[in-house]
Amino acid sequence: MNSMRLSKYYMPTLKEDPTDADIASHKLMLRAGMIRALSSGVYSYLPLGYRIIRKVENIVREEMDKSGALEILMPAMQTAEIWQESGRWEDFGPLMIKFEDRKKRQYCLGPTHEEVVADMIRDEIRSYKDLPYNLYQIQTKVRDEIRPRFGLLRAREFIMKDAYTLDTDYEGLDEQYQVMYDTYSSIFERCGLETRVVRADSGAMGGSSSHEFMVLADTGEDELAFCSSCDYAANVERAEAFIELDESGEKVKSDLKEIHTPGAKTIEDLVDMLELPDTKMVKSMAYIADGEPVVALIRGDDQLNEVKLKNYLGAVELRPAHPEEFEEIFGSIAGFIGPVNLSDDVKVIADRKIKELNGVVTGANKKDYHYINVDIERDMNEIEDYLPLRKVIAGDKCPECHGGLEIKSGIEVGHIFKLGTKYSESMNATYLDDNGREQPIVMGSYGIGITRTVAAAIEQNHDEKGIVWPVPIAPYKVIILPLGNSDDVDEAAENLYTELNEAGIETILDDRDERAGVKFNDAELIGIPLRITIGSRSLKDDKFELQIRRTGEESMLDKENAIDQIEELLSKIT
RNA sequence: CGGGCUGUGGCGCAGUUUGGUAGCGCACCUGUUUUGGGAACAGGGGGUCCUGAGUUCAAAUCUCAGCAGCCCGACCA
Repeated sequence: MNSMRLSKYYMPTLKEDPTDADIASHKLMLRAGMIRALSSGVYSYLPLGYRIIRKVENIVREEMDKSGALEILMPAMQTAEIWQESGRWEDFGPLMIKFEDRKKRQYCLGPTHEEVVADMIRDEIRSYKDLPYNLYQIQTKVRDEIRPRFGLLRAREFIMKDAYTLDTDYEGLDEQYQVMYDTYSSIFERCGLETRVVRADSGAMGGSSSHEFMVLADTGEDELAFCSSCDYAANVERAEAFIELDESGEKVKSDLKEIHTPGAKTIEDLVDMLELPDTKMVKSMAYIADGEPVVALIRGDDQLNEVKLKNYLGAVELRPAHPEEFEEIFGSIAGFIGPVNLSDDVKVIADRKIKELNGVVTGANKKDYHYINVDIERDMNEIEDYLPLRKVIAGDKCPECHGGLEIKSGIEVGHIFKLGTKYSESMNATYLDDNGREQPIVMGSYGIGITRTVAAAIEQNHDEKGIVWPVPIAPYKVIILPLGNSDDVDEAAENLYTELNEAGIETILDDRDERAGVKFNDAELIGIPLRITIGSRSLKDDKFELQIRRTGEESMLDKENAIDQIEELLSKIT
């Protein structure tokens, strides 16, 4: 039965905010009795929470099925061998929870399933006639996140829908990719969420093209660049601004000069000390990329986009150098590193904008000294390449229409990738084409964070009183609050409850022996779209009181045709 | 992994400075009265004070080590 009595439901609500939580969705899910933590980033889903998760799952399932995808369920426990085969046992390394069985064979808990899919199909798919396919599952994923946080927004264990397309060629992949793009749009729209699609970096998944589906919210961990004039939209990790370079630059006439800059370790310090603008300074950022030292140069007023640096280097791991490494590896010192007379072992890469600069300030690679009048060609170490390495900021020009870019934050709820043949080649998942030649299967992979979507929905739909569920994913559509202690009220509530159930409207009956205030507050906290209050006050006129959670709008319902009125309202509100 | 904060009944906290054997609010149990926005009164149950070692006649409190949680930075649905 799609309904319930609160007196028998397990919904431990909290009056006060838990101290561990500090964003809306985390606090409210704990307070509404939806989730409880077992460990950092590991949660139990209580009846109310799980019901909402299932609402989202079902929408996802329906739309995936409609798209022609086939639901499967793969092992959560995966062997080390398939990961070694694809080469990701090291790449994904620390992100995986690894363990061994009694025979000392190594396993991990699946953080994703490209390897398993490839393994599963490679012995079965032999011919181009067997393709294409789209296989998906809804399953718990485990990732040993560096820093789990924000409740279900970044958990170590979470529910994900992941799909994998298999095609003979890139045209097929493009087609299935587009189908998934459209399917994802419908899914989030059906969930009642406002999402934006952005171009994305494909990160550890590899592959060529990818898009992310983002719920716009201030608490989002991703920064997104949107053009205000055209439809350009990209994750800042991947966004690139249009830059007009002025390369006419004259040579620097003055000699390179070392100056004393005691304690000036940051660009800000230098601006104050030298009274020069930060645009005349070059920031040198020291990194270790898979063990190799790299220095990235960007203009003093810019921020480095580490993802771009990492991608250019093709590095698996990129991290800032530790202070002691500055001396040992770079032949420099933290806070005063610069591309002049730097150790030749260090690779130097610069942002495009560096090219047009001259007569700049850089670190002198010794404590409390900088160089001024630095000429890029004359004085600096060899620069391996000039690339767009700077982070895009609000006000930059759109790369497509040169309009203005704005930056917003968002929560990534879906991500689609064109993987290509990365996994099929490494794992030997091939088919025979119509010439009898062996070809790698062309793959795509498509994820939706189910539990994250639930959290994102709350981030987007709450007020000071609690959650405001969009109707399609609301755990129940109506909550009935009988107030006072009269048999008439109880009977009317019971009758309405039965009628609503018969009409197929998911309804909660708050039959707890609680005071009015408790019932009102819990109803608001758990965010049920329609609240029907039954009390002797209005019942004597054969009326029920109705309130819409989202707007707070109140009205009276006639006892006689209450069901019709409720059905009509539910079809209208969001 | 680096930096910061915090661990005291289920939840939120005080007590730690100055060591003396644990307290408040909520929740919970019993009873009475209440009953339209988180009731009142009376009685009651529940705590390895994160763990371990140390100092001391005596440790929630002091020392050391460890663990866990949260927040700020690199990963991702």
